Amino acid sequence: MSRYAASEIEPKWQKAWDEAGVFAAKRVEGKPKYYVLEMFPYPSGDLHIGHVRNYTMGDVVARYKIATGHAVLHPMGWDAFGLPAENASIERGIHPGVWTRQNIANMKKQFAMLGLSLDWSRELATCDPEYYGQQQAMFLDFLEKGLVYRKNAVVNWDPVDMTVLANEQVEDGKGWRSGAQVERRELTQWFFKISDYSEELLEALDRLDNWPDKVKLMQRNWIGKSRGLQFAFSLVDGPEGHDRVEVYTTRPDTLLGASFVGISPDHPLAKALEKANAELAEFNAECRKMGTAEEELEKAEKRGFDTGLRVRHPFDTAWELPVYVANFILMDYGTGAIFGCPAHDARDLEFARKYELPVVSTFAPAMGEAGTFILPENGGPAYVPPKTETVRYIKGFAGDEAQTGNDAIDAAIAFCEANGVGHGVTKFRLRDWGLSRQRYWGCPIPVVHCESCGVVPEKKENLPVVLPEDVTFDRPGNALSWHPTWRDVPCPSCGKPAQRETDTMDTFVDSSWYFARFTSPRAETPTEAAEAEYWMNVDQYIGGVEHAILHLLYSRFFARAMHACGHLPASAIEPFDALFTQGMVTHEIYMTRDANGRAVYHLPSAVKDGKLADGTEVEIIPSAKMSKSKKNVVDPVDIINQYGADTARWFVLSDSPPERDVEWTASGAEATSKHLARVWRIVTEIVEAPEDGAKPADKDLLREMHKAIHDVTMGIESFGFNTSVARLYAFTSALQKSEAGKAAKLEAAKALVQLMSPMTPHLAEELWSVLGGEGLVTEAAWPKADPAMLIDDEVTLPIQINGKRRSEITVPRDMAKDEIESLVMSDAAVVRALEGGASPKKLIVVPGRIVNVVI
RNA sequence: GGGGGCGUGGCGGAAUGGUAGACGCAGCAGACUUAAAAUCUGCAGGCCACCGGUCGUGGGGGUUCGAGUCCCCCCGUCCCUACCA
Repeated sequence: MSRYAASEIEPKWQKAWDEAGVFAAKRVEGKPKYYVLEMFPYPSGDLHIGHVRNYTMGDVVARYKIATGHAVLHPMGWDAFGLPAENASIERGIHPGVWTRQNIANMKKQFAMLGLSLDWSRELATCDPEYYGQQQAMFLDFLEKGLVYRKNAVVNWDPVDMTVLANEQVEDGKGWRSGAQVERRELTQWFFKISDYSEELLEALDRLDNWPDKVKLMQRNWIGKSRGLQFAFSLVDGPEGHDRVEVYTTRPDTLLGASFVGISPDHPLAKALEKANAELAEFNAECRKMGTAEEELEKAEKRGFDTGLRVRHPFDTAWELPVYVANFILMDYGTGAIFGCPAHDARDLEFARKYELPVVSTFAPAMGEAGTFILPENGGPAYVPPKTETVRYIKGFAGDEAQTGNDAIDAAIAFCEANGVGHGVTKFRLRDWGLSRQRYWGCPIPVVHCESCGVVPEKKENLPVVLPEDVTFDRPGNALSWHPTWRDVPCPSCGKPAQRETDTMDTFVDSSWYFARFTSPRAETPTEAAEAEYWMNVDQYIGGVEHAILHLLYSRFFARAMHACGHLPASAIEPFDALFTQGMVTHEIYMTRDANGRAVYHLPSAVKDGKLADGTEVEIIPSAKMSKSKKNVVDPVDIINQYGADTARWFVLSDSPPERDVEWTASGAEATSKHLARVWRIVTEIVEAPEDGAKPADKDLLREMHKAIHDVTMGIESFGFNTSVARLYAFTSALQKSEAGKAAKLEAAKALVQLMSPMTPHLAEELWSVLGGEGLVTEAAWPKADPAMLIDDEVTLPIQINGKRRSEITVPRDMAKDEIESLVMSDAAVVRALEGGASPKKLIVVPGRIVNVVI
């Protein structure tokens, strides 16, 4: 008998699949299609164990769907543009394209080791002109449809690196790389008009039944629909050109509790006033400086600057309110101006107390709890009940005295509209999507700037606008801008010398339609109607929850925009039918402290039994995200070399539910490997056993087999891979211990191998051939459970007395209820409990499940 | 501040309102072996007057014949998000 040698069988079967072309997606009329997609990786150079988990899950689904008779599309590509490639250039003098393609080649080798059922003939990289040229074509289509436009926007500008920074690249108001003080600069940038779809993107979430609620909720919050009143305060003696301040509020019912008006430091009125007020100018400048920092904002002091200006209250022109510039008001939400109602907003209350402004309650708790309630004006906290709670209005002006916040808001909007004070509006938090990036390594925006014609779209026949190869990164900023000739082109409209746009697209654009491109990756148009019609939508999309908002929202927008331009059918505007967000793979961190109390991390190989080689106790931090600096990274290549891909695959599926994190442990990997070797041994022993006849134990084994088929199948279909794995362990034990004859054992072994094949395909393929299975197990039809074999002839019913388990009886499965009842009544434990003949209050018999005697 | 997830043996976890702890890890005992490894066979929530009983799914209430599961309150923990008017 041979031994299980993963390193021999894995390459062998990978080659066999390849030669048979079993994973090439083929349109077959009359066959149901299934499109499985895992989020494509950024080609950082190495696969990490998280990728292994992600892609193995997709692979299980894909292989299962192949076995159940589907035409499966399971493609892979590379999210290949982005900043790390440019950073590598700066650090190592290597061209971003060269670096990226090297990484792709390396990762592709690692992918191959995993034995995934991928159709590599459809491989694409977003940095290929073949791909991004089609993206440019779509950009032009979007432009024509008014889905892309240019406007000025404030950006974080790093004056040393001469680049725009994303919010997360600004730390403490300084550029993350250069450390330079970040400036807020206004640039003309391109935007996708995603806000046109705010309502639709929100409303359509309700129909995404197979998306996690968590993700839908995150998107809802991100889109942020709110209903409120927009109206103007008129200014008393405002500066030239300013006679009113427009505000937006979601609580118009508190209008009579207003005590001040606050405007953003970036508000046009603030800007007008600072010209004549040096002190205000300084205040504003200070506010702008702290712009983007994160959590400090929370603790940052709420500061205001009294402009001295006053506005009139819309319902009482004699009532004047002061106007403050306040550091907590954002220019890009609502109108950049608010009215403060300190009684019903914690932040406004803090502000009012600081600047000694009046606090006026407009409502108080309805009844009952009034006893302990302290009005904010008497020193209590701001009273902010849920809008669904009924409260008593003290200074209401519309509707009943006692009503819910929501009703009062409705009434207030109606009242204000009737009295000519503003109008009800719906606002969204969702902003248009700025796509301009001042970087080299991205998809060039295909427009030309002409002195006489302005901004002119490039002609489609001139696409792709290809990135120049001869660039250097020896000076900061966008390498495209420094290129000696690339910018110079004739104007597509008038033919006079003009200049290309040097901005490239946000890499989120690249990943917003790759799923559609996979349906016809080599087409000379972005998609091909027949292919897109057949393969879309993605039936199952799998990826990390970190993409819950931006990537998935942008993709949903893109699918709609592509449909508007004829690149996708109407049925594909929600491109992902089902979404699964998988958890991380974690690993313990081993830490000690140096003389100064600083943390020192140790590689797992340096730790034995919680101690270092020198005997020092190590602090163990469990379930930590893998990170190179914490030295707790597990390299899949090491694992595959040591145990084989099937072990790595089986491990990442076992134990934890797929949506939760799983902790990688050396002992777990060891155990997995042993288990696979055990399966190997059991199966080969069965094959080598001498022929014998049917045996009494055959039926039990086959019954176990059918139950395993049923349970494992259910597990795969419901993304309960961990329970499928557990079930396979149990079935393996049953097979090992079975006293059945050889024929029954062979049948059971074949089923075992088939059920394992989505998870450990190489081992399954090898054992399938050992068992004399026909063709490839990968292409064999998935076994079907016989419903008749799932039911046992006898069932054991637990007997509860007053809800506690006291005894049990074993009865034929279909025994009549009254027969069971009489059996139960004569059960020793029941007789004892009834103490000589009393009859129970109640006797509950749930057929096939349980009996409960209530005394 | 807002939102969400999670909380079950030493550990990872399982359980359509119906025998809590499947399966795996670690552990213990035994078999095989000169020995070890590997393998195989068992045992295994706590406590007790141990053929039985009792307590047990973060804590406290409730609904139910029956609650890990449903409802209310509280505690802990992790993640996301945030001056959103």
